[in-house]
Amino acid sequence: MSDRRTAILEAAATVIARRGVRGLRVEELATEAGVSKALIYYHFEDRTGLLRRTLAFVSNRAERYTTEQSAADVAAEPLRRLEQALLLELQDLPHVRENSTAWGELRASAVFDPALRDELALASVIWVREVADQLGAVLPTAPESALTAGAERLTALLEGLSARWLSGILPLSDARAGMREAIGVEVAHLARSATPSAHGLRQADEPD
Amino acid sequence: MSDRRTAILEAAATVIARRGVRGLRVEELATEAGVSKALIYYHFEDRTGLLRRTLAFVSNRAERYTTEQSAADVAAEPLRRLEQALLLELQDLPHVRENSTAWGELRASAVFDPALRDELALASVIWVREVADQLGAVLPTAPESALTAGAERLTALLEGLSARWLSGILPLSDARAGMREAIGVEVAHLARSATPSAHGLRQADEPD
DNA sequence: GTCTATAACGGGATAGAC
DNA sequence: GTCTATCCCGTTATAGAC
Repeated sequence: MSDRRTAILEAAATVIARRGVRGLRVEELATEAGVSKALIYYHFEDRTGLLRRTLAFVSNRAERYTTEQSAADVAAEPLRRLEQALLLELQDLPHVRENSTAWGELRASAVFDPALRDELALASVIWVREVADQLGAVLPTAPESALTAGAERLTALLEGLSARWLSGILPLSDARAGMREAIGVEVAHLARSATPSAHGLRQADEPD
Repeated sequence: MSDRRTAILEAAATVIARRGVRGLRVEELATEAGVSKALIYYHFEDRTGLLRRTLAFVSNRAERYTTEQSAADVAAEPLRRLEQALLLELQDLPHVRENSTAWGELRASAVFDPALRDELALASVIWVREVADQLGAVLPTAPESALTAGAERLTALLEGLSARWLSGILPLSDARAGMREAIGVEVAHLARSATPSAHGLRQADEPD
Protein backbone atom coordinates (compact mmCIF):
# COMPACT_ATOMS: atom_id res chain seq x y z
CA MET A 1 0.00 0.00 0.00
CA SER A 2 1.40 3.32 -1.08
CA ASP A 3 2.72 5.87 1.36
CA ARG A 4 0.37 8.47 0.00
CA ARG A 5 -2.66 6.34 0.56
CA THR A 6 -1.75 5.82 4.18
CA ALA A 7 -0.99 9.50 4.57
CA ILE A 8 -4.47 10.28 3.30
CA LEU A 9 -6.06 7.90 5.79
CA GLU A 10 -4.09 9.39 8.64
CA ALA A 11 -5.08 12.85 7.55
CA ALA A 12 -8.69 11.75 7.27
CA ALA A 13 -8.70 10.62 10.89
CA THR A 14 -7.21 13.97 11.88
CA VAL A 15 -9.70 16.02 9.92
CA ILE A 16 -12.67 13.96 11.08
CA ALA A 17 -11.56 14.45 14.66
CA ARG A 18 -11.30 18.17 14.00
CA ARG A 19 -14.48 18.78 12.01
CA GLY A 20 -16.55 15.66 12.21
CA VAL A 21 -17.67 13.46 9.34
CA ARG A 22 -20.17 16.11 8.44
CA GLY A 23 -17.51 18.79 8.39
CA LEU A 24 -14.96 16.82 6.44
CA ARG A 25 -14.13 18.68 3.24
CA VAL A 26 -12.15 16.85 0.64
CA GLU A 27 -10.16 20.00 0.05
CA GLU A 28 -9.17 20.37 3.69
CA LEU A 29 -8.27 16.71 3.74
CA ALA A 30 -6.07 17.19 0.69
CA THR A 31 -4.26 20.07 2.34
CA GLU A 32 -3.82 18.15 5.57
CA ALA A 33 -2.39 15.18 3.70
CA GLY A 34 -0.26 17.38 1.48
CA VAL A 35 -1.77 16.08 -1.74
CA SER A 36 -4.25 17.29 -4.33
CA LYS A 37 -7.97 16.67 -4.22
CA ALA A 38 -7.82 14.60 -7.36
CA LEU A 39 -5.39 12.16 -5.82
CA ILE A 40 -7.92 11.33 -3.14
CA TYR A 41 -10.44 10.36 -5.80
CA TYR A 42 -7.75 8.36 -7.51
CA HIS A 43 -7.07 6.30 -4.38
CA PHE A 44 -10.62 6.02 -3.12
CA GLU A 45 -13.88 5.38 -4.89
CA ASP A 46 -15.62 8.43 -3.52
CA ARG A 47 -16.28 10.26 -0.29
CA THR A 48 -18.17 7.37 1.30
CA GLY A 49 -15.56 4.86 0.23
CA LEU A 50 -12.95 7.02 1.86
CA LEU A 51 -14.96 7.06 5.08
CA ARG A 52 -15.27 3.29 5.00
CA ARG A 53 -11.53 2.86 4.66
CA THR A 54 -10.92 5.42 7.36
CA LEU A 55 -13.16 3.54 9.75
CA ALA A 56 -11.18 0.35 9.20
CA PHE A 57 -7.93 2.27 9.51
CA VAL A 58 -8.92 3.93 12.77
CA SER A 59 -10.12 0.74 14.36
CA ASN A 60 -6.96 -1.13 13.36
CA ARG A 61 -4.86 1.63 14.79
CA ALA A 62 -6.79 1.59 18.05
CA GLU A 63 -6.44 -2.15 18.31
CA ARG A 64 -2.74 -1.83 17.65
CA TYR A 65 -2.03 0.69 20.34
CA THR A 66 -4.24 -1.06 22.83
CA THR A 67 -2.33 -4.27 22.27
CA GLU A 68 1.05 -2.57 22.44
CA GLN A 69 0.19 -0.88 25.67
CA SER A 70 -0.97 -4.11 27.19
CA ALA A 71 1.99 -6.06 25.91
CA ALA A 72 4.29 -3.58 27.59
CA ASP A 73 2.74 -4.57 30.91
CA VAL A 74 2.18 -8.18 30.19
CA ALA A 75 3.51 -8.96 33.63
CA ALA A 76 0.89 -6.80 35.30
CA GLU A 77 -2.09 -8.38 36.95
CA PRO A 78 -5.00 -9.12 34.63
CA LEU A 79 -7.26 -6.64 36.39
CA ARG A 80 -4.72 -3.85 36.00
CA ARG A 81 -4.33 -4.65 32.34
CA LEU A 82 -8.07 -4.60 31.81
CA GLU A 83 -8.34 -1.22 33.48
CA GLN A 84 -5.45 0.12 31.48
CA ALA A 85 -6.91 -1.06 28.21
CA LEU A 86 -10.26 0.57 28.86
CA LEU A 87 -9.03 3.78 30.45
CA LEU A 88 -6.61 4.21 27.59
CA GLU A 89 -9.49 5.59 25.53
CA LEU A 90 -10.27 8.19 28.15
CA GLN A 91 -7.18 10.36 28.00
CA ASP A 92 -6.67 13.86 26.79
CA LEU A 93 -3.80 13.01 24.48
CA PRO A 94 -3.95 14.18 20.88
CA HIS A 95 -3.84 10.78 19.23
CA VAL A 96 -6.25 9.22 21.70
CA ARG A 97 -8.69 12.06 21.41
CA GLU A 98 -8.37 11.88 17.66
CA ASN A 99 -9.06 8.18 17.54
CA SER A 100 -11.99 8.35 19.94
CA THR A 101 -13.55 11.29 18.19
CA ALA A 102 -13.20 9.76 14.76
CA TRP A 103 -14.57 6.46 15.99
CA GLY A 104 -17.55 8.14 17.57
CA GLU A 105 -18.25 10.10 14.44
CA LEU A 106 -18.06 7.13 12.15
CA ARG A 107 -20.24 5.08 14.45
CA ALA A 108 -22.82 7.84 14.51
CA SER A 109 -22.66 8.12 10.74
CA ALA A 110 -23.26 4.42 10.33
CA VAL A 111 -26.79 4.88 11.65
CA PHE A 112 -27.61 6.56 8.35
CA ASP A 113 -24.98 5.12 6.05
CA PRO A 114 -25.36 1.36 5.56
CA ALA A 115 -22.07 1.29 3.70
CA LEU A 116 -20.27 1.81 6.99
CA ARG A 117 -22.06 -0.86 8.94
CA ASP A 118 -20.05 -3.89 8.01
CA GLU A 119 -16.75 -2.34 8.96
CA LEU A 120 -18.29 -1.01 12.14
CA ALA A 121 -19.79 -4.32 13.17
CA LEU A 122 -16.51 -6.10 12.54
CA ALA A 123 -14.45 -3.63 14.52
CA SER A 124 -16.96 -3.72 17.32
CA VAL A 125 -16.99 -7.49 17.58
CA ILE A 126 -13.20 -7.61 17.67
CA TRP A 127 -13.07 -5.06 20.41
CA VAL A 128 -15.72 -6.75 22.53
CA ARG A 129 -13.93 -10.07 22.21
CA GLU A 130 -10.65 -8.50 23.22
CA VAL A 131 -12.18 -7.07 26.36
CA ALA A 132 -13.99 -10.34 27.02
CA ASP A 133 -10.64 -12.13 26.86
CA GLN A 134 -9.12 -9.77 29.35
CA LEU A 135 -12.12 -10.22 31.61
CA GLY A 136 -11.58 -13.95 31.24
CA ALA A 137 -8.00 -13.56 32.44
CA VAL A 138 -9.35 -11.89 35.56
CA LEU A 139 -12.09 -14.47 36.04
CA PRO A 140 -10.97 -17.82 34.65
CA THR A 141 -14.04 -19.65 35.91
CA ALA A 142 -16.66 -17.38 34.39
CA PRO A 143 -18.55 -18.80 31.42
CA GLU A 144 -17.82 -17.34 28.01
CA SER A 145 -21.31 -15.95 27.58
CA ALA A 146 -21.12 -14.00 30.81
CA LEU A 147 -17.73 -12.58 29.82
CA THR A 148 -19.07 -11.46 26.47
CA ALA A 149 -22.09 -9.84 28.08
CA GLY A 150 -19.85 -8.10 30.58
CA ALA A 151 -17.52 -6.88 27.86
CA GLU A 152 -20.53 -5.64 25.92
CA ARG A 153 -21.63 -3.57 28.88
CA LEU A 154 -18.17 -2.21 29.62
CA THR A 155 -17.44 -1.20 26.06
CA ALA A 156 -20.88 0.31 25.57
CA LEU A 157 -20.44 2.28 28.76
CA LEU A 158 -17.03 3.43 27.60
CA GLU A 159 -18.54 4.68 24.37
CA GLY A 160 -21.29 6.45 26.24
CA LEU A 161 -18.89 8.12 28.65
CA SER A 162 -16.53 8.97 25.84
CA ALA A 163 -19.31 10.63 23.86
CA ARG A 164 -20.21 12.75 26.87
CA TRP A 165 -16.64 13.71 27.50
CA LEU A 166 -16.01 14.65 23.90
CA SER A 167 -19.19 16.68 23.66
CA GLY A 168 -18.08 18.63 26.70
CA ILE A 169 -20.90 17.71 29.07
CA LEU A 170 -18.83 15.47 31.35
CA PRO A 171 -15.37 16.24 32.72
CA LEU A 172 -12.74 13.71 31.78
CA SER A 173 -12.01 12.95 35.41
CA ASP A 174 -15.65 12.01 36.00
CA ALA A 175 -15.65 9.79 32.95
CA ARG A 176 -12.54 8.02 34.14
CA ALA A 177 -13.91 7.61 37.64
CA GLY A 178 -17.18 6.24 36.28
CA MET A 179 -15.34 3.77 34.09
CA ARG A 180 -13.05 2.62 36.86
CA GLU A 181 -15.90 2.04 39.24
CA ALA A 182 -17.92 0.21 36.60
CA ILE A 183 -15.03 -2.17 36.00
CA GLY A 184 -14.85 -2.96 39.67
CA VAL A 185 -18.57 -3.48 39.92
CA GLU A 186 -18.69 -5.64 36.83
CA VAL A 187 -15.81 -7.85 37.94
CA ALA A 188 -17.34 -8.31 41.36
CA HIS A 189 -20.65 -9.17 39.75
CA LEU A 190 -19.14 -11.73 37.41
CA ALA A 191 -17.12 -13.22 40.25
CA ARG A 192 -20.28 -13.75 42.26
CA SER A 193 -22.18 -15.36 39.41
CA ALA A 194 -19.21 -17.51 38.43
CA THR A 195 -18.73 -19.05 41.86
CA PRO A 196 -22.18 -19.76 43.17
CA SER A 197 -21.01 -22.63 45.37
CA ALA A 198 -18.86 -20.50 47.64
CA HIS A 199 -21.75 -18.47 48.94
CA GLY A 200 -25.42 -19.11 48.63
CA LEU A 201 -26.80 -19.89 45.19
CA ARG A 202 -27.08 -16.66 43.29
CA GLN A 203 -29.27 -17.07 40.28
CA ALA A 204 -29.31 -14.90 37.22
CA ASP A 205 -31.40 -11.80 37.74
CA GLU A 206 -34.44 -11.59 35.58
CA PRO A 207 -35.89 -14.01 33.11
CA ASP A 208 -36.12 -12.55 29.64
CA MET B 1 -45.95 29.70 20.24
CA SER B 2 -47.44 29.28 16.82
CA ASP B 3 -48.74 25.98 15.56
CA ARG B 4 -46.50 26.17 12.56
CA ARG B 5 -43.42 26.59 14.64
CA THR B 6 -44.19 23.49 16.63
CA ALA B 7 -45.03 21.60 13.47
CA ILE B 8 -41.61 22.49 12.11
CA LEU B 9 -39.89 21.25 15.26
CA GLU B 10 -41.81 18.00 15.15
CA ALA B 11 -40.94 17.58 11.51
CA ALA B 12 -37.31 18.36 12.28
CA ALA B 13 -37.17 15.52 14.80
CA THR B 14 -38.71 13.22 12.22
CA VAL B 15 -36.34 14.19 9.45
CA ILE B 16 -33.30 14.04 11.71
CA ALA B 17 -34.31 10.57 12.80
CA ARG B 18 -34.67 9.62 9.13
CA ARG B 19 -31.58 11.23 7.66
CA GLY B 20 -29.46 12.36 10.55
CA VAL B 21 -28.33 15.89 11.28
CA ARG B 22 -25.86 15.45 8.46
CA GLY B 23 -28.61 14.51 6.08
CA LEU B 24 -31.17 17.08 7.12
CA ARG B 25 -32.12 19.22 4.12
CA VAL B 26 -34.13 22.31 4.79
CA GLU B 27 -36.20 21.54 1.74
CA GLU B 28 -37.10 18.05 2.92
CA LEU B 29 -37.93 19.49 6.31
CA ALA B 30 -40.21 22.04 4.69
CA THR B 31 -42.05 19.31 2.80
CA GLU B 32 -42.35 17.16 5.90
CA ALA B 33 -43.77 20.06 7.89
CA GLY B 34 -46.01 21.13 5.04
CA VAL B 35 -44.57 24.63 4.84
CA SER B 36 -42.20 26.54 2.61
CA LYS B 37 -38.46 26.78 3.10
CA ALA B 38 -38.67 30.50 3.68
CA LEU B 39 -40.99 30.04 6.62
CA ILE B 40 -38.38 27.99 8.38
CA TYR B 41 -35.93 30.86 8.07
CA TYR B 42 -38.61 33.19 9.30
CA HIS B 43 -39.15 31.17 12.49
CA PHE B 44 -35.55 30.20 13.11
CA GLU B 45 -32.34 32.15 12.81
CA ASP B 46 -30.63 29.65 10.56
CA ARG B 47 -29.93 25.97 10.23
CA THR B 48 -27.92 25.77 13.45
CA GLY B 49 -30.51 27.75 15.38
CA LEU B 50 -33.11 25.30 14.18
CA LEU B 51 -31.01 22.41 15.43
CA ARG B 52 -30.61 24.05 18.81
CA ARG B 53 -34.34 24.47 19.18
CA THR B 54 -34.93 20.94 18.01
CA LEU B 55 -32.58 19.60 20.64
CA ALA B 56 -34.51 21.38 23.37
CA PHE B 57 -37.78 20.23 21.86
CA VAL B 58 -36.73 16.61 21.67
CA SER B 59 -35.39 16.50 25.20
CA ASN B 60 -38.53 18.11 26.58
CA ARG B 61 -40.65 15.63 24.75
CA ALA B 62 -38.61 12.71 26.07
CA GLU B 63 -38.85 14.01 29.59
CA ARG B 64 -42.57 14.39 29.17
CA TYR B 65 -43.25 10.87 28.03
CA THR B 66 -40.89 9.39 30.58
CA THR B 67 -42.72 11.19 33.34
CA GLU B 68 -46.12 10.25 32.01
CA GLN B 69 -45.20 6.64 31.78
CA SER B 70 -43.87 6.63 35.30
CA ALA B 71 -46.82 8.51 36.66
CA ALA B 72 -49.11 5.90 35.20
CA ASP B 73 -47.41 3.30 37.38
CA VAL B 74 -46.79 5.47 40.36
CA ALA B 75 -47.96 2.63 42.53
CA ALA B 76 -45.33 0.27 41.17
CA GLU B 77 -42.25 -0.51 43.16
CA PRO B 78 -39.40 1.96 42.76
CA LEU B 79 -37.13 -0.60 41.13
CA ARG B 80 -39.75 -1.45 38.53
CA ARG B 81 -40.30 2.18 37.78
CA LEU B 82 -36.58 2.76 37.35
CA GLU B 83 -36.34 -0.16 34.96
CA GLN B 84 -39.35 1.04 33.03
CA ALA B 85 -37.99 4.54 32.69
CA LEU B 86 -34.66 3.35 31.35
CA LEU B 87 -35.91 0.55 29.13
CA LEU B 88 -38.45 2.92 27.67
CA GLU B 89 -35.71 4.29 25.44
CA LEU B 90 -34.89 0.85 24.11
CA GLN B 91 -38.03 0.02 22.21
CA ASP B 92 -38.69 -0.36 18.53
CA LEU B 93 -41.63 2.01 18.46
CA PRO B 94 -41.65 4.80 15.90
CA HIS B 95 -41.75 7.71 18.29
CA VAL B 96 -39.19 6.20 20.66
CA ARG B 97 -36.86 5.36 17.86
CA GLU B 98 -37.32 8.81 16.49
CA ASN B 99 -36.54 10.48 19.75
CA SER B 100 -33.54 8.30 20.51
CA THR B 101 -32.12 8.70 17.04
CA ALA B 102 -32.54 12.43 17.01
CA TRP B 103 -31.07 12.74 20.47
CA GLY B 104 -28.05 10.66 19.51
CA GLU B 105 -27.52 12.71 16.40
CA LEU B 106 -27.74 16.02 18.16
CA ARG B 107 -25.41 14.84 20.89
CA ALA B 108 -22.90 13.69 18.31
CA SER B 109 -23.19 16.99 16.50
CA ALA B 110 -22.50 18.93 19.66
CA VAL B 111 -18.94 17.62 19.62
CA PHE B 112 -18.30 19.94 16.71
CA ASP B 113 -20.95 22.57 17.19
CA PRO B 114 -20.49 24.56 20.38
CA ALA B 115 -23.86 26.23 19.81
CA LEU B 116 -25.54 22.97 20.78
CA ARG B 117 -23.60 22.36 23.96
CA ASP B 118 -25.59 24.42 26.40
CA GLU B 119 -28.89 22.82 25.50
CA LEU B 120 -27.26 19.42 25.56
CA ALA B 121 -25.64 19.91 28.94
CA LEU B 122 -28.89 21.13 30.42
CA ALA B 123 -30.94 18.26 29.07
CA SER B 124 -28.31 15.81 30.22
CA VAL B 125 -28.19 17.14 33.75
CA ILE B 126 -31.96 17.00 34.04
CA TRP B 127 -32.04 13.44 32.87
CA VAL B 128 -29.27 12.29 35.19
CA ARG B 129 -30.99 13.91 38.13
CA GLU B 130 -34.26 12.26 37.25
CA VAL B 131 -32.64 8.84 37.18
CA ALA B 132 -30.72 9.63 40.36
CA ASP B 133 -34.02 10.44 42.07
CA GLN B 134 -35.51 7.16 40.99
CA LEU B 135 -32.41 5.36 42.22
CA GLY B 136 -32.86 7.23 45.48
CA ALA B 137 -36.38 5.87 45.76
CA VAL B 138 -34.95 2.38 45.49
CA LEU B 139 -32.11 3.08 47.90
CA PRO B 140 -33.15 5.69 50.42
CA THR B 141 -29.99 5.36 52.48
CA ALA B 142 -27.51 5.90 49.68
CA PRO B 143 -25.74 9.25 49.67
CA GLU B 144 -26.65 11.74 46.98
CA SER B 145 -23.20 11.63 45.39
CA ALA B 146 -23.34 7.87 44.95
CA LEU B 147 -26.79 8.11 43.40
CA THR B 148 -25.63 10.72 40.94
CA ALA B 149 -22.59 8.67 40.00
CA GLY B 150 -24.76 5.61 39.55
CA ALA B 151 -27.24 7.52 37.42
CA GLU B 152 -24.36 8.86 35.37
CA ARG B 153 -23.20 5.34 34.67
CA LEU B 154 -26.66 4.00 33.87
CA THR B 155 -27.57 6.81 31.51
CA ALA B 156 -24.19 6.73 29.80
CA LEU B 157 -24.55 2.99 29.34
CA LEU B 158 -28.02 3.48 27.95
CA GLU B 159 -26.69 5.96 25.42
CA GLY B 160 -23.91 3.59 24.47
CA LEU B 161 -26.26 0.64 24.04
CA SER B 162 -28.74 2.79 22.19
CA ALA B 163 -26.08 3.98 19.76
CA ARG B 164 -25.13 0.38 19.04
CA TRP B 165 -28.69 -0.69 18.57
CA LEU B 166 -29.49 2.19 16.26
CA SER B 167 -26.37 1.65 14.18
CA GLY B 168 -27.40 -1.95 13.72
CA ILE B 169 -24.48 -3.66 15.42
CA LEU B 170 -26.39 -4.84 18.47
CA PRO B 171 -29.80 -6.51 18.46
CA LEU B 172 -32.41 -4.68 20.49
CA SER B 173 -32.97 -7.70 22.73
CA ASP B 174 -29.28 -7.73 23.66
CA ALA B 175 -29.35 -4.04 24.42
CA ARG B 176 -32.36 -4.47 26.66
CA ALA B 177 -30.83 -7.47 28.41
CA GLY B 178 -27.60 -5.56 28.96
CA MET B 179 -29.47 -2.61 30.39
CA ARG B 180 -31.61 -4.73 32.66
CA GLU B 181 -28.64 -6.57 34.06
CA ALA B 182 -26.70 -3.36 34.56
CA ILE B 183 -29.53 -1.89 36.59
CA GLY B 184 -29.55 -4.92 38.83
CA VAL B 185 -25.80 -4.84 39.25
CA GLU B 186 -25.75 -1.13 39.93
CA VAL B 187 -28.53 -1.28 42.51
CA ALA B 188 -26.85 -4.19 44.28
CA HIS B 189 -23.59 -2.29 44.27
CA LEU B 190 -25.11 0.87 45.69
CA ALA B 191 -26.97 -1.15 48.30
CA ARG B 192 -23.74 -2.72 49.48
CA SER B 193 -21.87 0.56 49.68
CA ALA B 194 -24.75 2.32 51.38
CA THR B 195 -25.29 -0.29 54.06
CA PRO B 196 -21.96 -1.90 54.84
CA SER B 197 -23.18 -3.54 58.02
CA ALA B 198 -26.78 -4.42 57.33
CA HIS B 199 -29.20 -4.41 54.45
CA GLY B 200 -32.87 -3.89 53.98
CA LEU B 201 -33.16 -0.47 55.60
CA ARG B 202 -36.09 1.23 53.91
CA GLN B 203 -37.14 4.07 56.09
CA ALA B 204 -34.61 6.90 56.04
CA ASP B 205 -35.73 10.07 54.31
CA GLU B 206 -34.01 12.25 51.75
CA PRO B 207 -30.32 12.32 52.41
CA ASP B 208 -28.76 15.70 51.90
C1' DG C 1 0.70 8.47 -9.71
C1' DT C 2 0.07 13.13 -9.25
C1' DC C 3 -1.13 17.55 -10.64
C1' DT C 4 -4.19 22.00 -12.28
C1' DA C 5 -8.36 23.48 -13.88
C1' DT C 6 -13.12 23.19 -14.27
C1' DA C 7 -17.58 21.12 -14.76
C1' DA C 8 -21.79 20.28 -12.44
C1' DC C 9 -24.92 20.85 -8.94
C1' DG C 10 -26.83 20.65 -4.35
C1' DG C 11 -28.59 23.27 -0.94
C1' DG C 12 -28.48 27.35 2.47
C1' DA C 13 -30.16 31.65 2.54
C1' DT C 14 -32.76 35.96 0.92
C1' DA C 15 -35.95 39.28 -1.83
C1' DG C 16 -40.18 40.72 -2.36
C1' DA C 17 -45.20 39.84 -3.28
C1' DC C 18 -49.40 38.90 -0.85
C1' DG D 1 -47.05 34.97 8.64
C1' DT D 2 -46.53 32.64 4.56
C1' DC D 3 -45.53 32.06 -0.10
C1' DT D 4 -42.73 31.70 -4.93
C1' DA D 5 -38.72 32.53 -7.24
C1' DT D 6 -33.93 33.01 -7.31
C1' DC D 7 -29.31 33.95 -6.05
C1' DC D 8 -24.87 32.16 -5.39
C1' DC D 9 -21.43 29.93 -2.89
C1' DG D 10 -19.28 25.69 -1.42
C1' DT D 11 -18.49 21.10 -2.54
C1' DT D 12 -18.06 16.79 -4.93
C1' DA D 13 -16.28 14.79 -8.70
C1' DT D 14 -13.99 14.53 -13.35
C1' DA D 15 -11.01 15.81 -17.57
C1' DG D 16 -6.82 15.92 -19.20
C1' DA D 17 -1.81 17.30 -18.98
C1' DC D 18 2.58 15.66 -17.22
